[in-house]
Amino acid sequence: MTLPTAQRIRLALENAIVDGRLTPGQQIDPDQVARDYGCSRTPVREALQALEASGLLIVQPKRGTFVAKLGVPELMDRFELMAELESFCARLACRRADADDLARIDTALTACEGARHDPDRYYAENTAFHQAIYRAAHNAFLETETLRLQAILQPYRRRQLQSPGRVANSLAEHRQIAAAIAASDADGAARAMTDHVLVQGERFRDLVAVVGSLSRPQAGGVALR
Amino acid sequence: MTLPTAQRIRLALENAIVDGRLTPGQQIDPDQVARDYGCSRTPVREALQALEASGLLIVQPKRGTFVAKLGVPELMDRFELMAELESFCARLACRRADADDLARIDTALTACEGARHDPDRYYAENTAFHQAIYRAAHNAFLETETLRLQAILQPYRRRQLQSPGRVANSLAEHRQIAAAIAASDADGAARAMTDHVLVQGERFRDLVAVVGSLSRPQAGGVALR
DNA sequence: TGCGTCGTTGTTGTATACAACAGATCGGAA
DNA sequence: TTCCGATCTGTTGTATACAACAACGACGCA
Repeated sequence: MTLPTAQRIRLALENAIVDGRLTPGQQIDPDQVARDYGCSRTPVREALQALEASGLLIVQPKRGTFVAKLGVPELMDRFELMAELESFCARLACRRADADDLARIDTALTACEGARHDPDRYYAENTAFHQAIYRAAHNAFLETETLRLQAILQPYRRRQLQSPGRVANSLAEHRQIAAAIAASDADGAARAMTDHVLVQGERFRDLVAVVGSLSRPQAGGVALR
Repeated sequence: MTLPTAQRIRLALENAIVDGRLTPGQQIDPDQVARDYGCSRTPVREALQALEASGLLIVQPKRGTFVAKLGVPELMDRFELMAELESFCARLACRRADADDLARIDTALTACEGARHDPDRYYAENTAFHQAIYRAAHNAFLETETLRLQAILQPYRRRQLQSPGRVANSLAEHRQIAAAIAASDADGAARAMTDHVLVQGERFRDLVAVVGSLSRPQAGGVALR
């Protein structure tokens, strides 16, 4: 219990969202959370505000707090930026990755291969592979920001890996990216990573084009235009 | 007021930091802020936490809350990402800017020209010029994130414009960027913007290289990063 | 039947009080 | 003089209570 309650709640909720136990659009009852953790509303409130700031929750004043449910335009914006950030990570990794970084990337790639027949495990190993590249960029701030955006997009990526054949394609792309980084081919790594991420965005758009028309998304990022 | 106290405080402090009325390293006394705004500690606490989440403040547990004072590695990381984000904005603007966007950019450029002899005014107009480009990228999420990072870096940019000749150079770079966007020259705009931002990062490093040796010598990470 | 209005109810925002913790300071002993 | 420890003080974390507000539903009126 060395960690403040508010942060424990924050991490727990964040994990629940990323792991899919809380799904986009789901309402969160602060009082219930407070009961669950045996605390008052105050630390819960702090946790919810922090999660809202990082984009995982949205608070609709006087209506309730919900797991962020992004509409198509909001998701396209985020995938577009994610592709750029990850691509930048890959590019920097080509310049800066040391032996340890390369080893971590290779280990993660192998773990992906081993998990290719188990979607849930592949999902986790895929996440780790990308994070190994963020780290290899040797820019702590970039790493943090990219991790945050990754967390926001995780609930939406999860579905995609269930498309038949997607895992195999993803694996092939991973190999290509890892090879480019190992060869210090900055342009190649950046391009491969951009494609890898944007494919997910495209796939997602296809998905929602079919299913999406049912439920109305809540505005996520808030654009003042 | 129609705005919650907590948000009023947050905005006020954010402006104070960006405008330079609160300087990096300065301590913030929550009780004093509460007195200033005639409220209790609760909304102040919320405001401070939000500002910490956005990177403008840092809270050292049991020691106090301070305006973020970034060291050289932290600043290099942020400038590096800023260059990438702004460059990406410029690139997207080439693809997506409509007549209104171009007009706003042009207006902002003209305002910069008019303010060239007044550093404070130029500082403000320079900010507006960049923001016009973020907006022209037509990616609301990217715009928000870039604005946030811009706010974090503002206190450090301010000093640079005081270097003799920097304003003139900055203006020339602005013209080049605006021209590239108007001509839909994506690569040219991206490159010009990257250089424009990185020059500021370099300039900053020169600055601290002179002054910084007293406070804390910086060893690694500065090389070619 | 449609619309406007009013009350109810849930949610949020704020105030206040208290407890726990860590840093800092001071004093004493080696 | 230096090191160690205890106390003291300031800061943070949490609990609780209350007030204000807006959304929602029900009711009445046209």
